[in-house]
Amino acid sequence: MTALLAIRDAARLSGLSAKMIRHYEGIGLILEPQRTQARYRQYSARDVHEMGFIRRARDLGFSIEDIRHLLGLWRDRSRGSAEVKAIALNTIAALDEKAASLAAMSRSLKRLAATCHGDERPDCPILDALEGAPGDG
Amino acid sequence: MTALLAIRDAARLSGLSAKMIRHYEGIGLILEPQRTQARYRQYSARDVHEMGFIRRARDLGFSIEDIRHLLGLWRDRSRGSAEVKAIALNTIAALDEKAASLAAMSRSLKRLAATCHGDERPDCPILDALEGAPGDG
DNA sequence: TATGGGTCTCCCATCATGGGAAGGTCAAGG
DNA sequence: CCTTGACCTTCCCATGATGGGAGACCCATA
Repeated sequence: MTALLAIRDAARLSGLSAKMIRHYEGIGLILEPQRTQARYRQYSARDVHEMGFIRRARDLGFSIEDIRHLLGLWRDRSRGSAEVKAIALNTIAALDEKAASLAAMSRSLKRLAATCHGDERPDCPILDALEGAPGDG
Repeated sequence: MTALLAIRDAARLSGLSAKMIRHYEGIGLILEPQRTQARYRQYSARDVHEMGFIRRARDLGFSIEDIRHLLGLWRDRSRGSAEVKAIALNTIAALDEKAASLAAMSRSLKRLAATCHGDERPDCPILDALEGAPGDG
């Protein structure tokens, strides 16, 4: 039971790509698995479980270093939840900051696009703004 | 007047870094400038103007390829504004999509963090979710 | 002329991910 | 037994924007 899985099956079950699994192993995020005599990687259900953890963490926007940290906390049954929550709050702040930055760019661009007639005439407030026109910066 | 500028001064005036200026030249975004006999790059006010265009476009979230395209349109006095506006609208859509994705991650994480007491107790809904608990996906 | 600072090119690193080449392995079928 | 096709291995390169640094060169000023 719980036969060992080839990398392709571990990838399919965890939602990571085989490329990513090898990469995460290379940077020490995933432990080196057993190998067959032909050096094929073999993963246990536990390994795949850990890969799922990593994928979900990535989906939530955690950085690799945060995930490294979270994995350590996950394995440590005696840790308090304070540190985990602190990492999550940090990540939330980083995500919000990035989202706000993108939204600000989008807003500026929308303002410019709204006043650009977008036809065959050459005058264009978008290019004017890029040119450095002192208009509505 | 309008003496030629060394790369450092072009960088200062345009808001790009000297590294970036060389890089943009390497990828063909910026034309190769004049050189002194010692092969030092020398930029005209016009060159710096173009660098400013590039920096502002980047600040607005345009991709390098979009900027390449916009520069061509900018130089072409006879082009209509339709194409420029189309590029802008595309970029707006891409920015909004990225921002929405980050915001969604942030929202999920906030929901999890809200129910994590964040103290010395080990139970933690954040880790539970990463573990793959079938709770609130 | 010596010194400090600017510049040159080239290489490497980030971050996450994919593509691809060259070669080894394995299972199934002829 | 051998071929075929699918899979695996490692290694290198690319993205996109940017920085860091090495080693060599140039120039102005004290």
